[in-house]
Amino acid sequence: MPKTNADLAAAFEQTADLLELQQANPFRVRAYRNAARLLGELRLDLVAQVEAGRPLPRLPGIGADLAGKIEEFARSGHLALLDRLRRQIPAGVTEMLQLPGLGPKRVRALYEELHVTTLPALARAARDGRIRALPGFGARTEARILEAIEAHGRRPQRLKLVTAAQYAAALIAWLRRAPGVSEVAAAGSLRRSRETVGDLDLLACAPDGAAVCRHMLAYPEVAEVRAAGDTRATVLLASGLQVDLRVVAEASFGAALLYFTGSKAHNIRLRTLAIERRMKLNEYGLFAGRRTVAAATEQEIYGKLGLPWIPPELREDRGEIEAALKDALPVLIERRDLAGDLHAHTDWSDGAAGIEAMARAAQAHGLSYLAISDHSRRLTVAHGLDPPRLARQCAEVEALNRRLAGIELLTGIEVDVLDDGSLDLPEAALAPLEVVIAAVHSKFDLSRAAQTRRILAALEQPKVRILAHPVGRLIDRREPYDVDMLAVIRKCKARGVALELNAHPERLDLTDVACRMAKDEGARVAINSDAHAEHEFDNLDFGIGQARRGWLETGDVINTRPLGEVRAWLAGKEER
DNA sequence: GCCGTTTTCGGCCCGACTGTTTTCAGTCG
Repeated sequence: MPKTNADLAAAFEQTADLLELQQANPFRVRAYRNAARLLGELRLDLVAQVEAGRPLPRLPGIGADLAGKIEEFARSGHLALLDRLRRQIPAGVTEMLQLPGLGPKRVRALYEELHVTTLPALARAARDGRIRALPGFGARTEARILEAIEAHGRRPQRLKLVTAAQYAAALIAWLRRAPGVSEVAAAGSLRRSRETVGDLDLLACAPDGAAVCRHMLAYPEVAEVRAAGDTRATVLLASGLQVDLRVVAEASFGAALLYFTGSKAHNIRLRTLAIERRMKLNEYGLFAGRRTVAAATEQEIYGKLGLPWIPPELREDRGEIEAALKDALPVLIERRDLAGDLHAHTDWSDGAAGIEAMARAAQAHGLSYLAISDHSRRLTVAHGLDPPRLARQCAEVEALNRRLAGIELLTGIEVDVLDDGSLDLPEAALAPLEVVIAAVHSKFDLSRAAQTRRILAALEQPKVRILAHPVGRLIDRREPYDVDMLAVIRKCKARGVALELNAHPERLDLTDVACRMAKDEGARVAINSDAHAEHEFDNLDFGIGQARRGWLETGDVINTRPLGEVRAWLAGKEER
């Protein structure tokens, strides 16, 4: 099996765990973790680089040693260092690091003193009361370890953004009723619009933090209290979702919001920047000695660090600090920049509403045009359209256009890409349509080479103007299909085809990294709702969040343009 | 293990909470 950046990232992560267990230099451990994170986000396939005999580019946090290890892994599929570490420490030991409350020091003690190497063995040791006998451990810790093992695997993984947002809205409303609270905000990955959210991070502003924390503990959904103090509280909800609340005074709200929004990597960069400027940044403010330089707003703090305010979606240490220092941050797209939507379904196929209802809903969501793009015949479960039904639908769309005011409909189809890359409908049926969206809904398990060949062939079809949900994943339910994304993006660019950023919260496909890759290659993106019901135009908000994480600006997104320009683009009058 | 507008050596983000302790280490975010 060919290795990918993700395999290499996993190997570095594993190396970091094992080094940490050996109490290696913590900064050495961090170097491996940083490298793993970088690889997970990298647009460039380093394995292909090495195979092609090209030198590795200069990458931040990758010095001579790690570059050598990247080459070693790309050539051999192994890391000698990792192989050696694995011989020294049994495989099950790192699994214990996954348990909350157990870090490298305690796991090492359990392994060395009790010779525990698996989770079941750890549970036995806890039940036998052997753990409490170790120095630094007690009966309470022993009980928590047992609980953690039992909860392991039961706890939900990361939640979809939309689900986390729902939990957050209810909890924020509850916290607003706490004594003295003047403000409550969501921070963390929710504020950064990550496609999934692990924990809910909430921030409240009040003079008496302890009272707000107590109010939070009284929230009916709280199942377990992990920690509770005067300024912060951590609880588990009945759903298993962990919530971290932090309470601060108004004067340091900006500093706390900055700190609690993260990402951790972004925060570390900011604090390092503060040190270079002889200041100190923490969650209470930016300080020069004892003097407070800035604290009340994020804008002031960034300003005093010599930076413009950085939108939360960019705060991942993926180059935003460097861009900010050069005053070259992108002007990120906003929801109100979307003029129309180029992908929606009706009850002609698997949608829930009629054409007119969908048109009215789009209009109510501030859109001025909407493409009606139902499924094609091959998707029989969705009542896909054959040529005669498609022709009848087109006639109805055109009739509606004569009657509707304030919203213009475009004729279209989401046509299936068949196994060989040809389309599910003949050219004659597609010819009169304005918006032809090619979509893969089958054969997800083709090899990378075969899948890429298939999609590139579909992109050669002259009527295709949009590639739907380019990697086909369903978050938490279905892996993306294996495809050479860079090759697809370049073909889209060459053919004047837009890559869809499907805004359905279960898809959010393109990924943020792929959005940025498309931008860098000069390819167009279409942020589409793929709405199957009237309320689903709301999902465009999630598409915008994802686009912002991918550094997209108005000019990168085709459906920010007014209808006239979009029609010209659809007709192939530019970029072909 | 990385990095450089104090530096090629000596730094590397910073504070809260818990449990096991009598002053603090470990963990977490």
